[in-house]
Amino acid sequence: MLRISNTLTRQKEPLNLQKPGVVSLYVCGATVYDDCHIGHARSAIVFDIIRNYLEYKGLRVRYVKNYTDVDDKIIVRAAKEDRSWRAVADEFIGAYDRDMARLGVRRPTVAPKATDHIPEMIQLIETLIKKGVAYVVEGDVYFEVHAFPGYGKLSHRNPDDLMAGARVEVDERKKNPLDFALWKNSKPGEPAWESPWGRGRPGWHIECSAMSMKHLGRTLDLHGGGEDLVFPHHENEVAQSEAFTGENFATCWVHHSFVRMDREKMSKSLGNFFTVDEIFKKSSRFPEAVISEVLRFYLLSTHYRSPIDFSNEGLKAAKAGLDNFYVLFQKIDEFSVDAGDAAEDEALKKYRLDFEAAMDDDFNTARAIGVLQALRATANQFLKEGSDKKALSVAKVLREMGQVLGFFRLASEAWRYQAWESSLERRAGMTDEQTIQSLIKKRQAARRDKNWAKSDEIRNQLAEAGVILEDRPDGTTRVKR
RNA sequence: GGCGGCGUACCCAAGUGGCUAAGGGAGCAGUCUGCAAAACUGUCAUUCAGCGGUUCAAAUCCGCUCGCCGCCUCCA
Repeated sequence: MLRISNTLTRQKEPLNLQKPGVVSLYVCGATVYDDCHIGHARSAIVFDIIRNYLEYKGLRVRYVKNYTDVDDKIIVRAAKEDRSWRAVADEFIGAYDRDMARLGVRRPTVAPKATDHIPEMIQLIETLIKKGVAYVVEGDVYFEVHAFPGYGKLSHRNPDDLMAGARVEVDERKKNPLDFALWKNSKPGEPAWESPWGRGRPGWHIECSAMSMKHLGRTLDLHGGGEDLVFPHHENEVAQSEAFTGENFATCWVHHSFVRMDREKMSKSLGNFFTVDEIFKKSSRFPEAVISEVLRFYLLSTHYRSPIDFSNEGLKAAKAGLDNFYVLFQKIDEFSVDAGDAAEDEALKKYRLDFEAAMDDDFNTARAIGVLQALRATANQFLKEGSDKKALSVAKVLREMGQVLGFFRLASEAWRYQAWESSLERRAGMTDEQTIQSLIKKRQAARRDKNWAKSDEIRNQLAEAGVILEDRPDGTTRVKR
């Protein structure tokens, strides 16, 4: 049975659905003011496989992930570049969609924009004021933390302890330093909408409550995001949503850990980040689909709740690990045995159960990858014995389970075996296919004449140009680059 | 100061009370090869940061110590 770590209870719990067979999943999306980095990629990939696995289990998933397209950072960037905040937001929504597509992340069921939900937010805020948990000050509206008794239950904090902290901003107009903005009075030039409290714009937290409730209802089965969102963002969502509905906002909260660089959290403010676009550019010798799978394999080889250190070494290891699978697929494709009967034998069933047990245990992708490796070894064993049919049926299951994690989407011949590190080097010339082919022909002739010196010379020459040759038992030469 | 997490081989990483501590990368050896490459096979932690304790039994539970990280401010 599937069990998921719930931040709210700090325990692994079975999925508890509002409606049997249907999962509502809300994930806080990106603020669109810049290109997304590897950390955003991890988030997207984690929830992508969670969704895939829930579907693999036969559940229907309604997955909503928003764009925060009104925010201080967008306004700041727009001002700096002397263009409209809308133009900035639209540009980076486009960039985000492009990167997600390259990463092989499926589109959410609904991808709402905050700015399309202003009326819903205003309605929410009006009700909160009526209920006495929010108050108006000079065109701003604040949520009164002490008016909601459950405040702190998600992040397991005591509001009074937080008050003792020195880093809470002081704003004399607030009743309490922890009170947070639901609505902000807009300054000239800032995005602004008419409201009962004057022209203004929404605070950050209210948008997620408005969008999730509109698209998924008053109680979510799963709500996710990065662990840095637990406080204050998600805590505030709980407060305002539950104060509004009087019902539980989300049954289960799923938070993933960070990507780090040199043992520190990768973040915009520290400047220690790689954007997704950069990774694709740096590795551009590979087809995008290859880069995408390597990155995904790397990120999923660590459990989602543990931090992961981003490194070129890690990517290299991921590429090598994935190569092994594609080699198997290629061999299987070359043997071209017919599919045969689809019945899974006992051994295969056991692997499937192992895979499901791993994924059922709080989406343990690292363990699941281990099961895939075991399947690969089994298929190779069958090939060695000459049981091509058996190998094929194992590979079929392997592909199916791998695809839950988003692996093995390429045709085997489309995979590139070239070492990952070489992708970061610049190589001169010899991209001319004709030159390469004629050199290969010359070398084959030399080999027939047993002129090994000449053969090796050509091989070295091609190697320097990034063309790796493999002589195969049947006399042909395979080219890898 | 408050809350939480982590420390498993050369590197990455599963495992949270009981079969020989998964798996991958790197290394090494064998098979194969003209030599290579690739692949396959084998090998690689009597031990889980350290010290104490609980238990018939601990990497796993408890205590202390050391080291690292995150949140408490926008952040995936």
